[in-house]
Amino acid sequence: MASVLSRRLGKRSLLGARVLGPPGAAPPSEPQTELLEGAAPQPFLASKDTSCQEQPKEILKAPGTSGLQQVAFQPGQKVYVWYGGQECTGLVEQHSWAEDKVMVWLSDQKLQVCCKAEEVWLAEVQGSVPQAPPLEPGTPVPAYRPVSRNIDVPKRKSDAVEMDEMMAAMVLTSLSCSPVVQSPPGAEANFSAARAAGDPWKESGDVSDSGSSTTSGHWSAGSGISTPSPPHPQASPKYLGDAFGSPQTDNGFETDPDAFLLDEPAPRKRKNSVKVMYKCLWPNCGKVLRSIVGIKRHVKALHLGDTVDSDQFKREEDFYYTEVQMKEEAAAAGATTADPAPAPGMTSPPLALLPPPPPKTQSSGPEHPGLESYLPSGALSKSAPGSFWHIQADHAYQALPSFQIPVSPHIYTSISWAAAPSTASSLSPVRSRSLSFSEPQQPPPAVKSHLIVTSPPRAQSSARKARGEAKKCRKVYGIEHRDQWCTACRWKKACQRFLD
DNA sequence: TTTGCCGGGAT
DNA sequence: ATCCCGGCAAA
Repeated sequence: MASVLSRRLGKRSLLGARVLGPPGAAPPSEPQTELLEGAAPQPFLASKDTSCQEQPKEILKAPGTSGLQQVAFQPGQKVYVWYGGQECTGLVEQHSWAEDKVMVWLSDQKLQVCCKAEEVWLAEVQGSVPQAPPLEPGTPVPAYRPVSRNIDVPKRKSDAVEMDEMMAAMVLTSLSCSPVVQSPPGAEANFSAARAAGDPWKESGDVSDSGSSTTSGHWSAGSGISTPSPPHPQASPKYLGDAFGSPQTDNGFETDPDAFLLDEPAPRKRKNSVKVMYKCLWPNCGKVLRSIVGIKRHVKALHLGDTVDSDQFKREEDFYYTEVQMKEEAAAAGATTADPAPAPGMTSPPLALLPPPPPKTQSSGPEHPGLESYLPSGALSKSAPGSFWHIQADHAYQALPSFQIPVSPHIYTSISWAAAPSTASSLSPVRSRSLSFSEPQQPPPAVKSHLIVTSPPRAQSSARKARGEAKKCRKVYGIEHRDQWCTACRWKKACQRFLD
């Protein structure tokens, strides 16, 4: 995962910009028009011909106007070459202007290659280079740089720096995105590594709403009853990228881009009734298409422009769309509608599908005919027949589970309803009451059996009082305001203010 | 990991 | 009696 992540970040390299750039400072969010301007800077760059080497080149590279990116390589110059699917360092042996080819000696591979000039870039940033590495804090992002594909990223930096960026990227990503990152099977190790790096989210499997560290922190830190705020949606890779340095990832985390792509469809669990759509994440676009190909084409054509060459930006379009799952009907409509939702825009598809937990028992049926009928007696209803919603009603004070889990492109979330405190059916008297209240609507047998199984054995509670479900002073006031706790709570005894 | 709170120690 | 906290178990 780490590799995937890094790759993505590196590729897009928006992350830094998000961090560094002033919120309003357009580049990443600039609309398409900018795209066209992407070519504009060229004169500026071209004029630097020999002196400005790699930086400008990077910029120019994107537009695919390879003709303009003439750079003079001198023998002995240390350069990077895109070779064999990865960057290699080498020394310039010869630069053939006629063919625009460069002979490079790859010290690593111990071989000499001849490649096109645009596939070669200088290793060191020259002092004369007009543009400092964009990642320098405080360095304003050149205004003309409209989109990520034009990010002029310092091709290479010291490894240390890169690692820092990596870490920053990972942290930011983890902080800003969704619970689940799609990871190819077998990437678990990497994934957990990412988690170790401060990753607050949980895996899809056990998203049991048991607040992540961030969430709980929020709870306790806040003024009591605050709802965990979802990560800022805009922190999605699209925006993140700009800040983060190299479009090309480091050697250390080299991954096969294809693998990423190919794995994509595999692990997704989708209801067959659900249609997978692909939504363009380009600012102010939101176009939704049915096919991945289509969306890619869309992004590429409309937003990225047609980059002829450059592996660099190959597949960058991947990061400008996200997979969205829609009900068939909705899909039909959605296919043409741009979803304006700003924050929810990033809402996790699977979640979006779930019907909001009916706040009132009675209304549930009629109010969401479509949805209800849509969610058959699937895992959800089987696993937590009635307890599911009754709990909602029961604990009105509890914030409804937030279903807006922002995701970034290619990051998916799945939440199992069963994970919700369905087990809460470990009823206290109160709970029983509420249950009976709601029971008429429920398939009695299911509910009953469920309850019966869990509740009676409370005999064990003699040993230890069943854990109360009510909010406790700690939760309500937070640790900061411990002085407001009831004495019992303060003494770590059973709370007496919020009895169960 | 966090939270609730029992058991038990200190004052 | 009051206060505190180690540590267990549930979540």
